[in-house]
Amino acid sequence: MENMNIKKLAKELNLSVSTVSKALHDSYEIKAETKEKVLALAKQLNYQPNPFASSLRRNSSKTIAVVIPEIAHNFFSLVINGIESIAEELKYHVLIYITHEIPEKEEQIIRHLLNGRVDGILISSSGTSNNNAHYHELVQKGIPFVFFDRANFEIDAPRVITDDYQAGFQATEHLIKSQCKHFAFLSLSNQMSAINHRKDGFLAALKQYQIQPDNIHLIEAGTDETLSFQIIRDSLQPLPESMGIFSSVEKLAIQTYHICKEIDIMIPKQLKIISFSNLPTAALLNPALSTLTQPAFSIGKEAALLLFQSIKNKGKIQQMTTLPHIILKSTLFIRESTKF
Amino acid sequence: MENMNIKKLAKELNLSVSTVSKALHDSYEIKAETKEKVLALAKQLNYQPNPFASSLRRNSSKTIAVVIPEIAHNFFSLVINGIESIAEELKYHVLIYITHEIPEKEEQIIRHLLNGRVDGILISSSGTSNNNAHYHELVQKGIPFVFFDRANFEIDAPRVITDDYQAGFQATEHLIKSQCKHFAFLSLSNQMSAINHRKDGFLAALKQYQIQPDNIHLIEAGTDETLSFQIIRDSLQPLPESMGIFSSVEKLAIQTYHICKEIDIMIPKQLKIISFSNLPTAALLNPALSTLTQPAFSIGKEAALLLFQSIKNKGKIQQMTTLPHIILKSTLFIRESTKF
DNA sequence: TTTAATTACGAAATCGTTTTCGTACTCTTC
DNA sequence: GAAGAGTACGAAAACGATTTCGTAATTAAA
Repeated sequence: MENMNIKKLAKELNLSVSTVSKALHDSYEIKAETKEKVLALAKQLNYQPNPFASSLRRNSSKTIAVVIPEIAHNFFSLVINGIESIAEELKYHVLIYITHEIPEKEEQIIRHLLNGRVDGILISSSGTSNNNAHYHELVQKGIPFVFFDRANFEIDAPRVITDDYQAGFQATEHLIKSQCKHFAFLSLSNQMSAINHRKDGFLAALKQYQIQPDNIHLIEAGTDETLSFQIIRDSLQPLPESMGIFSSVEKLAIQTYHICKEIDIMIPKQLKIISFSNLPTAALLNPALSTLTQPAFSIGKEAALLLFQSIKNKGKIQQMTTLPHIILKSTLFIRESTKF
Repeated sequence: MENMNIKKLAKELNLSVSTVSKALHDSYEIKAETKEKVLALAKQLNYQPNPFASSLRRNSSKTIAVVIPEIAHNFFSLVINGIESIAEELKYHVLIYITHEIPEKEEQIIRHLLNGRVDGILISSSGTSNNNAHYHELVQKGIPFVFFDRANFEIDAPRVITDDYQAGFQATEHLIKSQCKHFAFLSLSNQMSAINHRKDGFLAALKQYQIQPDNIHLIEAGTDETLSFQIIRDSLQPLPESMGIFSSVEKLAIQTYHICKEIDIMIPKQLKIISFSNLPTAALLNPALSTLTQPAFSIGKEAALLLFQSIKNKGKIQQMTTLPHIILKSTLFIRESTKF
């Protein structure tokens, strides 16, 4: 009596295994009375079907994977919250994989997931655009996947992103109107879709307002923390006059705050800064940080909904009722850090 | 040729399925030459064993579950980072379940996991101490689990926690020495082990310094955000003289900051506050927040290590080489928010 | 030389479901 | 009352691995 299974349950009921299975799945072949008996005893004996036997037979795992660069990040953990809200409702399980921003790690994870462990994958890519092979293998194997935030535009997969170009433009315009003279764009790398769109918006705004190229600084800080600290610090010494920084990710803005504190740069007097961020403490910082805030929870929700639709259609995007590309709006919060 | 499986692989090799399986598992029964051939073709044809068939037969899933109250929390996401670092190394998969601080939700999740989907569980409990039935069922089914941070001390399971009592005492002593007259303890509920230990430390310090009971305030803010805002706001109006707040969790400290900003309470002049927190921006807040910081990443790591040990021993705690109760130290960071 | 042990493999059972058939039995219908 | 339809179930074949036996062929020991 160690573990209950359908065979023991059937024996107990004097029914065949197949009848019990059908009863548990509410099949029309089984009469109501029998169903009730089966359900009752199943509940009483605490029967739970073995998920692996079931997955093996049905060839579906009721599981999705979420592949993200980092988890200790307000944005990503909020996204996961959104994903979980949908998965929970549909009784799906959520596996988490972290790439630590290493493209090879992402490849390895995705390749592993080709074995059918999951019914679908949500990806915020850490990949460089020159290696798409693993995505193609997903397509070929017919495993549905959806990009969110950091998409790979060369792959024909659904995606949920934000209006990065417009937001970047808007933030930069705000810096310009706050009378900045020099403008810096802080990024992790030049290989990430979302960040590049933000940069494009940044550059477009500067162009429209005829800012001299000499006054435009593109700073690639990278993903290594100590290194990026050094890179940002160096770029602020000496400090260009009326510097306005647009940080493409929250982490770099926080680093910049720490550096300014360390080398006594006054925000917003000497340096203004605005950042993409989901910090719950943005308004409480010294000074309060102006932000572009992405609807992280909604991104997770929408991405999950797209994925589940795609799973239902066995990955055939064509049959999806929703448009497979969703663009959500970020919100600009103007606070002290960009005050003129 | 849709999907590779061991049968096709065997046919291709002119070997039996069992020989191929053994070769892939490096069995001593198979000679080196054959192994090489098998491995080579397996790699070439991109063979990946079906995880469900394997799990079904071996009765092990290579998967663990992490059950947490919230994920959009610096503490919990850092813990997950720690867990993932170990799981990744051991090639285990990590399922995430969020209880949203609802005990019934936790019960439901744990009960579901009795079906064998995972080899072990890491739990930060949202449960109330009066309902342990689901933990007992885990024990009975022989499913290893480890508590972290919020443990249930009535259950004989390994746990990784922090020195909450001492930290609570230390933080309170610091408030006392900062010349506070009134002392408030901010908590979510009175049902969580970690929080209660912090409260015990708080009360012990106040007792030792002979603070009058009238000057001691225990504020249970609860987990509902709008409600807790209201409760905290109410408790600060009117504001007791020289108020010192010890917040047992980060979220409530942030709420307090917002409220102080809203109703013009000056920190630290009118109100001092210290909080358990893993905020990366604690030092950047206005004013910088004094914190007790838990080694969240290490907590995750240690808890995962305990769990994997327990899994190896089939859940028999007795055979564990490490002590099953690990207590890590929090670190006190004194900043402006408690300045005299 | 005979027996025993070792090596290297294969047949088949097994894990616990789901699903496809097949089939008694009852009920219509003409 | 014969044929057809519908009802309610069971036997057995999957799903794709792992593992237990069994056994030829070779080698070693007596």
